Amino acid sequence: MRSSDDDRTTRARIRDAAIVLFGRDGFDATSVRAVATLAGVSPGLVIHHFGSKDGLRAACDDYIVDEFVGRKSELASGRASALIEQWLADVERMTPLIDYVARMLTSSSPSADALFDGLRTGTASMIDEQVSAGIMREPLDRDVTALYITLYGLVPLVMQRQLARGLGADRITTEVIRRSTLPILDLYTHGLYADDRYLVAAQEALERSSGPRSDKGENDPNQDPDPPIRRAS
Amino acid sequence: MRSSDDDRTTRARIRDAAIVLFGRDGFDATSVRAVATLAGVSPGLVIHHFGSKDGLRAACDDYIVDEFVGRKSELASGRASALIEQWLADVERMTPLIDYVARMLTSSSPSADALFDGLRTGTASMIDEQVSAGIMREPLDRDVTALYITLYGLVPLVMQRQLARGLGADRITTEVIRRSTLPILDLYTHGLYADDRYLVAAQEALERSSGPRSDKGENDPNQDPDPPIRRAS
DNA sequence: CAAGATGCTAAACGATTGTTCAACGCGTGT
DNA sequence: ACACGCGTTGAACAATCGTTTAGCATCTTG
Repeated sequence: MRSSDDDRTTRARIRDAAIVLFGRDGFDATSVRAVATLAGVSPGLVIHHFGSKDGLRAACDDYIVDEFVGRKSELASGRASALIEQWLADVERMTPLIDYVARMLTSSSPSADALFDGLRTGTASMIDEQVSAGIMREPLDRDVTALYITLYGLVPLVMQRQLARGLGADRITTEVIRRSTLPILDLYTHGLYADDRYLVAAQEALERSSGPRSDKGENDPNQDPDPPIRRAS
Repeated sequence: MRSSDDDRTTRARIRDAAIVLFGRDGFDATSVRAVATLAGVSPGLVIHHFGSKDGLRAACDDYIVDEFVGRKSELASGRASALIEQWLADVERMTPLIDYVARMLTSSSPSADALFDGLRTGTASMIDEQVSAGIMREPLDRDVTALYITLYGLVPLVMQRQLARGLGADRITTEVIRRSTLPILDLYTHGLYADDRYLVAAQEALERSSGPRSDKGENDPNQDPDPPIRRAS
């Protein structure tokens, strides 16, 4: 109930400034002084509020996690991708958050692991729902499929630069998302291959090499997630 | 033709040490002294050979690019994913390279752009071949599909930690790749949905909102690359 | 009004950073 | 034998880093 200074509390201003800079330039490339300047405070105050630079990072991580995943209701009740939809809906405003989350997911922090696990279980339960509703066919392996669907859903965040560049934009815009929607939905609906010759070939190859499984699998020809071409001609 | 000292030239030893550390810890978190120590030389020699730390990074980038994309023959002649297959075939030895490439792709450097463009055009020509060979059906949008197939193929590199964790491993191993092969091939063969209701719904929604296209697209409900559920109940 | 806690700043500290510089060893050519 | 260029080192540089400290202002509490 305190008199709202300008906008929000000083501690929150520092945290938000840190999220912007950590997301844009990375944690190591961002100095405490830069955060302090952007927040309009002195460097010492940053340490006073968060103990250390790592403490500031931890506070940012926690904030991100329970601001966007702590909405357990939306998340656990089916829709992991709904979250990402919301983020991408008004990209302009969410850009700092998106950048920060993207950096989290490619780093190795417990917070990033928790965030990803939340998204993954959400996607898994969504798949369960849709399969039992008859909307989705039964995948070959529900767990692994849910894992990859989650990973693929995060591609627009983690590799946003290459995605935007590939579509002739300089950053993720609503136009980029618009142009992506149908091709991806087409891929998820009809698949990519005309028949299942690659699938059965890989199945046979894996079964053939699963018995005498040497720990160095340099001789089994099909361990690739992408189409093996290897035609006999 | 020079007498092979121990292994390779000093300049190459420094470059390889830098690739290991840049890939493992990141560019900003790696000091010139750390590179020098790992290479067994003095810090001054690193600068003497590469001019500056940024020069060292540029040399590493160039080396990576034309070591793995400069094989234009393999790449341009169809198989972008063949490259990634090779990398993942003996993961253990390629780990430093994989880490470095993963960091490149999520950074914003011209070298990373060149590398990605090479992979993308390779994937695109592979799709062209397979479509005209009747192996692959005609995608809804060849260019955008090729872009996303390329991005998806890089997921095991860029998000290797979450992928490995999701499969109960602590790093990318041949076992992780083996367990991934069939589910992904299944997804690319049969798709995910039982019918095309989402696809046509998204098509109609996009056509409906494409006319009075406001620059803030906050009201069009379907801009998501992931399945919109939005059922009326 | 006195007293103490709180938010905050300015200045400074030691450590580490990227980089420079003078010097040394050592083959090679003259 | 002498000079020179090249690869290399170790010490030193200024700059910047995260963090500490002393102190000021403001507000609350008794």
